[in-house]
Amino acid sequence: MPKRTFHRLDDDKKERVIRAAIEEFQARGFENAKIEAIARGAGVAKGSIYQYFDDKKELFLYCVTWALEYFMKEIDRQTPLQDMDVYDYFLSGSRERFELLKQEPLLVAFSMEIYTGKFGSLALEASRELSRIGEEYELRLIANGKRKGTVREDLDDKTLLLFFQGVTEKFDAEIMEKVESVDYNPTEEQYREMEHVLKNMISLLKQGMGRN
Amino acid sequence: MPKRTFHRLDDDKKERVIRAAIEEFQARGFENAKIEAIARGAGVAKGSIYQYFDDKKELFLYCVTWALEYFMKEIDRQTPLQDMDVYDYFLSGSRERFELLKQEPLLVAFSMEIYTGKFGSLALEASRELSRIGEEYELRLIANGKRKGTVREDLDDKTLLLFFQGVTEKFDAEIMEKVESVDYNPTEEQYREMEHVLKNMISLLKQGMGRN
DNA sequence: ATATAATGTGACCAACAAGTCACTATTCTT
DNA sequence: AAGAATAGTGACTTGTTGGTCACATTATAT
Repeated sequence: MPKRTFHRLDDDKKERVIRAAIEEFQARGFENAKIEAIARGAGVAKGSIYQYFDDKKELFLYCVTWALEYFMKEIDRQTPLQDMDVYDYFLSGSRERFELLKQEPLLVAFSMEIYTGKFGSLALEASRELSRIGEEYELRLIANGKRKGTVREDLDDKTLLLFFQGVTEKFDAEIMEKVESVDYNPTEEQYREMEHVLKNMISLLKQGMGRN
Repeated sequence: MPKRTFHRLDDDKKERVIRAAIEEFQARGFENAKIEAIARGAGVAKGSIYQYFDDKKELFLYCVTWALEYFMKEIDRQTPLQDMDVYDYFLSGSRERFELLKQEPLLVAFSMEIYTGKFGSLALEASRELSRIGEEYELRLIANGKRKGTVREDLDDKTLLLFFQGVTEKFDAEIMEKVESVDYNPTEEQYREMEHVLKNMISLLKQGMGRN
C-alpha cells in the first residue's frame, strides 16, 4: 500500500520509480539495494521516495506485485486456455515467454528470481501465490490431456505435475541463462537452437528418455 | 584461507564455529547474518572470530567450501560409478541423499541453497563448480545408458542431461520442502510416499507422460 | 619459575544507509 | 492574485554492525 501521494503521480513518473527500484533490487538484492540509487535512477530526490512509500520493504513489495500483475495481464491476453494439453501449452507458452523476455528482460528476470525464491522470505507470499496460479492452470491442462488421451492415466495428477514442472522450469532457467549471457539479444541462430531444444524437450516429455 | 590461528584450533572448536556460522547464514542470509550471533552460537567472543578469519566474507566462503567438501567425501564413499545408468543412479542417489538429509539437515539445506543460487554472486564460483561436477557425472551415466541400450540414442547428451536434471532437481526440491515442513523428521508413512513418487518419476523419465 | 608467545575478549570506533524534517517549489482553490 | 494544500528536496540524525585494539588469559619455551 503505497501512500496517497504515489497514487496521484502521473503514470510516467510512477513507472520510472518502480522500474528504477526493480533494476536496483534485481542487480543488488534487497539488502544491498540503496534507496539513494533508486531515487537517482528515477530522477527524483531520496526524500521523495519516502513521500511515496513508508519504507524500503514496502517499496520492494510493491515492485513485486507490480511485476506480477504485469505478467498476469500479459498471460491472460496471450494464452486462452481453450482445450490445449500440456504439450501445446509448453510449446506456445515458451514462445510467448520468449517474446516477453525480449521485450522486458528486466521484468522477466525479476519475476524469475521471485519465483525461484532468491529474495527469500520477503517475497515468499508472492512467490507462493505465483506458484499456485501456475499450478492450477497446469493441473487443468493435465486433466485435459487425460481426457483427450494424450496423457497417461495410470499416474495421479500431482506426480505428473511435478514431472512436468521439473522439465519446463529447467528449460526456462536454461533459456534465461543463455539469454542473459548475450545481454538479452539472442541471434537468430540462438533462437533456432532454443526452438530445437524445446521440440526435443516435448518429445522427451511425451516419450521419455528410455529406448522405445 | 582462514588465518593460522584457526587451523591450529582443535577440531571440535573449528567445527563449532563453522556450524554456528552456517546456521546463521542459512537462517538469515549473508547480509543479515550477524558475526555477534555466530560467535555466541559457537561459544566464543566476537573478537575471536576475527582471529580466525579476515572478515565476514572469508568466513562465509570457508563455510561454503567446508559444506561442499563434506558432501564430496560423503558422495565419493557412497556411490561407486560402476556401470549404473541414469535410472539406477536417480533411485540409489535419492535414497542416499535422503539418508544424508536426515543426518545433516542443516548442511543439506545450506548446500541446496548454494546450488540454487540463493546466495547470489557470493557463492557463484562454488555453485558453478558443484554443477560442473554433477554434470560430468551425469553425462557419463547417460553415455553408459546409451551403450547399455537403456537410453534413446536419437538425442544429444546435452538435451538428455537438461531433461534429466530438470526432473531430478525438482524432485529433490520437493523432498526438501516436505521434509523441512516437518522439521526434518519425516514419518515412515511420508518416507513411503516419497519412495512411491520416486518410482513414478523414474517411470516418467523412462517412458514419458504420453499415452503408451 | 619466569619470560615469551599465542590466543581470547568485549568495549569501542567508524562507516554506511535508512529514514526524518525544516524548508522550498509547485499546483489547486476561490 | 492570495492563500492553502500538496509535492519535492537533501542535509542531517540515528541505529546498526563489521571490524579494531588494548588488555587479560592461557600455553609454550628455557
